[in-house]
Amino acid sequence: MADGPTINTIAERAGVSIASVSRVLNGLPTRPDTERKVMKAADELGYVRNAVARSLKSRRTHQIAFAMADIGNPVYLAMVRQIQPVLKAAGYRLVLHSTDAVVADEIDVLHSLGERYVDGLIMCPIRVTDDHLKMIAAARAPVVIIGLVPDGTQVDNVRADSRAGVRLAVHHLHSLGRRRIGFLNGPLDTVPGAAREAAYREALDELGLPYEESLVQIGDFYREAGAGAARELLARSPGVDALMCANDLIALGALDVLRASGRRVPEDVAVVGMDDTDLAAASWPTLTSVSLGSAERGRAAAELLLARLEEGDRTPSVVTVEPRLVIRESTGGPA
Amino acid sequence: MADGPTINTIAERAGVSIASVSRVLNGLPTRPDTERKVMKAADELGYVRNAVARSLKSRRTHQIAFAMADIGNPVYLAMVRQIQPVLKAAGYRLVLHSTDAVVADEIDVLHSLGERYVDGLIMCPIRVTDDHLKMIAAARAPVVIIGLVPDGTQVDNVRADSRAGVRLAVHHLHSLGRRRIGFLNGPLDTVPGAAREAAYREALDELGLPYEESLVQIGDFYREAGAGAARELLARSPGVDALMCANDLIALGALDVLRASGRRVPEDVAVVGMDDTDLAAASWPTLTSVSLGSAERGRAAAELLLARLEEGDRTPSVVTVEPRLVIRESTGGPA
DNA sequence: AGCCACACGGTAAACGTTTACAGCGTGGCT
DNA sequence: AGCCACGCTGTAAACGTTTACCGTGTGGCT
Repeated sequence: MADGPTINTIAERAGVSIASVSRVLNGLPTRPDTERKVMKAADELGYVRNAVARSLKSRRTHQIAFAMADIGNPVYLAMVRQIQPVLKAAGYRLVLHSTDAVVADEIDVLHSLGERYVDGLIMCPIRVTDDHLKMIAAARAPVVIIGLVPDGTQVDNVRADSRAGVRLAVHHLHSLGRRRIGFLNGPLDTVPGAAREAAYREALDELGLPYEESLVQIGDFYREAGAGAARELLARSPGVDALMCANDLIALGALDVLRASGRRVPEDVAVVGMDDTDLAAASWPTLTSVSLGSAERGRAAAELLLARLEEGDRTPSVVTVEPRLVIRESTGGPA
Repeated sequence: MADGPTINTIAERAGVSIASVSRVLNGLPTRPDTERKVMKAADELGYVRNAVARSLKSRRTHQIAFAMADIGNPVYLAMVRQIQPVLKAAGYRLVLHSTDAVVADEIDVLHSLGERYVDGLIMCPIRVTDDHLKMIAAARAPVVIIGLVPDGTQVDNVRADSRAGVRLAVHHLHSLGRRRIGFLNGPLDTVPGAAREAAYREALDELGLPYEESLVQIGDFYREAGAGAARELLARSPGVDALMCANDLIALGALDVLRASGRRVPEDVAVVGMDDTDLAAASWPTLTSVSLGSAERGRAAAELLLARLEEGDRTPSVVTVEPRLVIRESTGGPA
């Protein structure tokens, strides 16, 4: 692990100046024999360009950061899986930040852009505070936000349409003849929770179905919480014939409870989840789920950022990814 | 996004030299009023230290790379989830590389260590070739390998004990009274496939059970392949009363087929998977699975690398993580 | 043969830090 | 009062590149 060769070592060995070495390595026009001497020396020494020195001079690190709450969350995982190859193809490395949904950590990441260790940032803020907006406006490198930002914010932005997603699911259940469509949601003080609640009401409205409090149960976005919520809802409204769940984990919890209560899925109760994680395909019965296009959002964000790096003065774009309903056994789809 | 302030800007504004600025920022002894002037100027300018310049001088990037085949694989995901916080706590950033199980890409990553954009590397090679070993020996930064390396290789190494894992599972099935224990494996020319095959034979031997070819079926490490293998095995040996599966996906495929064939799990056939991914807890029935300690391996690798960075001349260590059997419904565990 | 144009190569500065070294001023000592 | 020691500060070099600028040598032209 001794000090590696530098451009100087090569210059010395090849009997040329460091400028020539640099030019050869960068493919600038050189006399053939100079090129040969340099390449020979470089090969013999096993030379590799120092990325740090390069970055210092060129002001490009060829690194991009992705910041999300927790890579264990399948939604973020799906994003990373798309972001990575896009960046790699464009010659960028991926630096991963987990913020554990701590706002201060997110602010930290934004602040650290000033260190210039990355050329840009893709961020999924858990919720967007004024601090976020201030830091984003002042950021020393391009930023793409995945998630809702206040209208008019000057930043490249990719968003899902969870409203349309819930609508898709509720209409699907309605088309199956279900009329007592329960709703298992997460906390209303989260961005997705609030949006999904509103969308559920809206969808019922469109279909001419009444909103009944007894059909709605709020828990949290986890499996246990979903099971608990399902139990309560079933106790209160045993006649429910469909369950719209605010994410797949809630839906899995609901499936557990339905099974335990002796109800058949989908014959007695049809179930729809949300996010279309790989758990949806793995459960039994397999779970119909609304895909909010995490993969597409990841890809779009990466492409937006690359475009911005190419051409810094484009006006910020907003990309909205359409939801998609993936029909599986839990609403009568194929096995 | 104009050029940010540098140490020079601060020096000018504070009326001191850049050396003093640097000293203040690094907490070296300074006269109180110098410190005050510098801090004031730095605050007013919103100064942030340039990480690249710092790295160039200090020869430390405070970045560590993690290279694996595919972060979509729950095993690698579990590792990343442990590695990330350990590195973060130690002040390192995580650079992620997906090699898609392409050997050339792995070699590339090893080669790129010469660029010195990271201080070290944690790698999960899909299989270890001579090229790997050569590059590792010559690597310009510390490397930790997760997975089997030839004995005597001079490199920090973390390994699972899949042999012991299979043994654990087979003994568990035996203790439940099962005597016709089938084995659904992946390809034998992969490192895990070969190891698990050997371990299965060994375990049967210990228990005095005969090795029967008709009870073994080789497919691949995916759900569909697992289903296919299970179908063949059931057709050939309908009397099988337990299935040892070489990973969780194979086991899920087997569960599908068992259900379709009208067999009850675990009453008629008990099933054990391997890797203890979150799919095991999500399936129905929930799946007993052998954890090979991916999380622990990730953590151990990160700690090994940090130790090596502290003290470069330790002799390389080998850490072996013990497997653990997680008993769930598919072998009669609690719901 | 003499001149010019041109292509290539070398010198040196720059990117933004850290740090060795030397210089300077203050305070305490004799 | 003079000297020394010490503590802080400034100058400059270094980390490993890229690149602007200038000099040199070659070839072709008249």
